[in-house]
Amino acid sequence: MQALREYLNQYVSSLISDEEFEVIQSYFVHKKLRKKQYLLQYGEICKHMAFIVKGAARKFYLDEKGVEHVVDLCIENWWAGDRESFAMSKPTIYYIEVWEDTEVLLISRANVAILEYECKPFNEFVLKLDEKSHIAKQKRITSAISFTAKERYEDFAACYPEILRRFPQHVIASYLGITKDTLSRLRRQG
Amino acid sequence: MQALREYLNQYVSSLISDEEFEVIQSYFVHKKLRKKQYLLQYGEICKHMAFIVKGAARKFYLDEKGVEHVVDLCIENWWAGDRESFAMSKPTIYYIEVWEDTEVLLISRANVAILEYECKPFNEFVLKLDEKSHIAKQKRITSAISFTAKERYEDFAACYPEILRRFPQHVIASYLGITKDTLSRLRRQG
DNA sequence: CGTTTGCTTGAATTCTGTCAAAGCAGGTGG
DNA sequence: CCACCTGCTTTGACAGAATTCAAGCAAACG
Repeated sequence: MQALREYLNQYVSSLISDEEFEVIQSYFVHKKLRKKQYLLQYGEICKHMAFIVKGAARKFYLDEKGVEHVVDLCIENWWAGDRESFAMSKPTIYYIEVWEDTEVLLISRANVAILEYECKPFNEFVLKLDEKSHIAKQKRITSAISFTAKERYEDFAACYPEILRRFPQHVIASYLGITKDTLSRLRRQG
Repeated sequence: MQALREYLNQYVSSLISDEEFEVIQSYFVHKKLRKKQYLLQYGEICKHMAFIVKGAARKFYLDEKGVEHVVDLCIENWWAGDRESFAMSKPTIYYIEVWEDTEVLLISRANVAILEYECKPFNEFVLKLDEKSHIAKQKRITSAISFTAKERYEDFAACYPEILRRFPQHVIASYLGITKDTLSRLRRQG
């Protein structure tokens, strides 16, 4: 839980007090998963958002041909979950698979709503996090539509070396929207 | 302003009262722009987010070669602005050009912060809007990395026929990350 | 060990971009 | 009313980029 506290403190304008954190903490549930376990599977409703304390996970979906498309890669201090399913209580199309032994803190939709409403620092945190994630997503869109495959890879490698290190190349390739073969060739060329 | 009120009411759990809307309204400034005017230009700091009451705008940037890349297309009941520049008071890399005669409601960062803090319905609105825009951005990323050009176009045409109708093809093509030539050919075929 | 998992590579194919040219409106000024 | 822009779309020929499929190799794992 200490990891969560430090993480939240990075987003708020004044540090979270002991009392406030006591409340916040009480709404989370700790869970451990072993490599290759699923946090979420196609057809389920995403009941919790998962804050990753330790470990790594990938979010992907299967297209009509059964091909995997990685849409998100998460490591420590990121959130995993399907926000659409979570917000609207509708079945997800994604799988979220833990890629290493992982520890997460789970929070339900109802509890998020309570904290947003009753805990100013948490409310502030959510607003700031949304802002940050909005900006990150915009960058990824820009990269996807206006960069070549090579530029996308180099940009990604520069921004997220840690993620690059912890996932195999074919997963990174899928995340970048290219095939493993193409990525292998790009790396060879330089 | 009535448009804004109706729009906000779509996002909140209980309708906004006259008193509340009076307060909210007072933080916005109305502005008219003529076709081809700029709401934001490269190097400026994005001082306001613009709610589009009437009209249409496109957001784009110029790459090193001077090629335009359209990153967003906005019509009525959408927000235009560069959130990164807005949030961090840093110079934008984007241009936002009004594509028709347009009316907007502007709100500054300071005023957003005040309303988020002091007006519950507005706070709730921002949370919900962020959620929705997060989901929309995720879809666009998924489309960009795992669809073919043709699929991207068809998906876009199905989801946003109104936007398709109001912008020329070469703008749509850039938004989809393909050239106008390719888009023209895709349309012919399918 | 044998099996799995991941990475590389080649050849053929398909898709997309580039560049240049031509055509087609709609709007403007003479 | 006409001639002329200007902005937009279409098309062809070619070059380049990425995918597909298959094969082979290396490292990791039980």
